[in-house]
Amino acid sequence: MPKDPVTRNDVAEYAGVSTAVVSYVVNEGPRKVAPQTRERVLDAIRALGYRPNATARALRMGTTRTFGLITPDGGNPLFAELAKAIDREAAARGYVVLQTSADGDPLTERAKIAELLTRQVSGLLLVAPTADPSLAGVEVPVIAINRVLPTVSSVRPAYREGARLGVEHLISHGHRRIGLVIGGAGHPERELGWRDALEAAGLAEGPIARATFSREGGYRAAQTLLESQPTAIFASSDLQAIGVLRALHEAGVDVPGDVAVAAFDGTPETEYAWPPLTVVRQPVEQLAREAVRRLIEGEESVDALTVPTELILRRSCGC
Amino acid sequence: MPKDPVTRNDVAEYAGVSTAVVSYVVNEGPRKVAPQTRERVLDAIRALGYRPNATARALRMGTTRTFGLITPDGGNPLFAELAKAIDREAAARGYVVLQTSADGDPLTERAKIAELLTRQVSGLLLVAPTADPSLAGVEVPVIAINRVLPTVSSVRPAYREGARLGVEHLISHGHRRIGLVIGGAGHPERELGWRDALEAAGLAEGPIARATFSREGGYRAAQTLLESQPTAIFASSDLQAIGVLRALHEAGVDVPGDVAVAAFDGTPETEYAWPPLTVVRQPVEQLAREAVRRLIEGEESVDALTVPTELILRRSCGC
DNA sequence: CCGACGCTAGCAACCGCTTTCCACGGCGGT
DNA sequence: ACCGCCGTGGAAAGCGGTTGCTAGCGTCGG
Repeated sequence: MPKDPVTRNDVAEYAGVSTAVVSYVVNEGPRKVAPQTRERVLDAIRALGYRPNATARALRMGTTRTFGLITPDGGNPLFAELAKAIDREAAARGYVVLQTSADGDPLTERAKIAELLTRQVSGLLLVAPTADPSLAGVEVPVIAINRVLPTVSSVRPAYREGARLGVEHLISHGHRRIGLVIGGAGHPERELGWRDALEAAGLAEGPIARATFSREGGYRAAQTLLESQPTAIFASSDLQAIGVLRALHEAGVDVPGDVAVAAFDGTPETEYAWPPLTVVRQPVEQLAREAVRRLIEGEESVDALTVPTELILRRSCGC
Repeated sequence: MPKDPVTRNDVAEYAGVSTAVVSYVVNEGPRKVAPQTRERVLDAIRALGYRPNATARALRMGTTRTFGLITPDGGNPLFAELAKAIDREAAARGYVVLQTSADGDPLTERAKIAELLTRQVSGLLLVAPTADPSLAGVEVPVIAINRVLPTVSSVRPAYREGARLGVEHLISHGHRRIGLVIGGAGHPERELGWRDALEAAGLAEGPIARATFSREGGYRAAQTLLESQPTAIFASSDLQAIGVLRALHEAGVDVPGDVAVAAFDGTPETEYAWPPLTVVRQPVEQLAREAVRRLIEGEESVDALTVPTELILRRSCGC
């Protein structure tokens, strides 16, 4: 009984056939193998505990059936959810995903991309990548998620329309002074949606606070926002909304009584916030599915897919 | 300018040397290369945009420098945090990690393990694996995280002592009737810690509610727990604690005024819960570091490492 | 002046698998 | 009886690297 890795040679020898036949059997390919031979080979495989070596196969075939996934932060619930959905989608198609975080740093991102390319990934999924992730000389398909880049195809939620929907809902509750917590530069769409809604309702522009996409950022942003006494706040991400909620609690402001809150993203965390958050939900599964599909099927031209969002009404808006 | 993948052959030809020399240069190995030749090769590499093929190297070397990581649920913030820490730790040592979820299903877990082995991972990290993940015939090092298994080494937080610490703190606030929200079978340690603390203080055993490790589970558990009117609740996971908080809010119970709450895990989410949760923090970075170190350095015997936890005092306990 | 040694660089085998091409035996058709 | 074809299995050429061994050659000591 061979101790170290059992190779196809061992199987061939054990079954008394050539290595080619083992391949034919394993791959169930177009090649025909006599049923009797086939059984002998299968027996040998079972007896020896043979596991085909995907590395060798990849070298020969020229494809690893592996995707690289880079997020700014694997700890962010939204990205974790996205990664999970992508993993499920990829697994269903026989792919596996190398997932890693870039910590929001362009240099790290670049290094990670290089590492993944070295590993011969069959495709690259970039979640909210830096503006210019230097994709020159990349010969595998790349798809950007939640951000559109000039040179590669992308898939993202309907940020602008979604934000507009959320803010419109706040307006429908009678709010006329609606603050916005938004991320740094490079993500203008949600802000535009907010403006769209305000303009359409003929309202004056509300106060804006810029912050990082984090609970901490939302917390601080809300504190400054409070100075201009909005009656409602729209946060451009869950994390920020959670921070907003905390700031409001600490200030003794009642939600939604004194100030209503709604947010973009809609990760599970928001359902259990207090009060439960009204959110514009990112279509995570769909984003994942479309991204993976595009990677596998290969786009010819670069295009940007926008997936509709869903407004989920909970308590924080006053519903 | 070659369009398709630039191989070492192209570089060799371009630089006018043999392929072996290219290897010597790339690997900065013990083999000596004349500085001048070396420069020529480096120039060629730059000019051609050559990227060594890790697949081929892995085949030749017999190691992929890749780890497989299986969690029950990539969407769980604790596991996401762990995965991130593991990724960072692995990346620092030149490894890359294939991360996937088993959805808490033993069959899926088994299938994922097989897939990863086929991919020739250099080691396997199993987070909170099923009781018997059928590891027969696995020739790579395996390490279990957050659960001890009979046949493999493991790394986990001091569940029992940590839980005891948390409950003792609750007791120090004067609570005498302390409920417990615990997961299903197979995770007895936190329950034991809770008992330890109660016994040491000479208190009667408090009410227990079993639930899945989820917000939903904690929510329901708290509802039943409330019937026996505890003055404090210890939740064995963050997620459950979040659910507990919601149940308490809905029941109009003041936290920590009427009922104090503390939990095990301590993911960032708890800091922004309302009120902020007192938690026993899992030493996530350390767990990750130790797990990766063991995988790389290779254990000779199976052993179980316990890493101490940290009590983080916030508002939910009454501090 | 010659031989030996040390420094470089090249040859070629091999990692495990896929796939093309070929060999061979038996069968049916003419 | 012969030819060709079909059904099956085997030999071998790579995929892109690494590395032990060898060869060329300049230099230095005797």
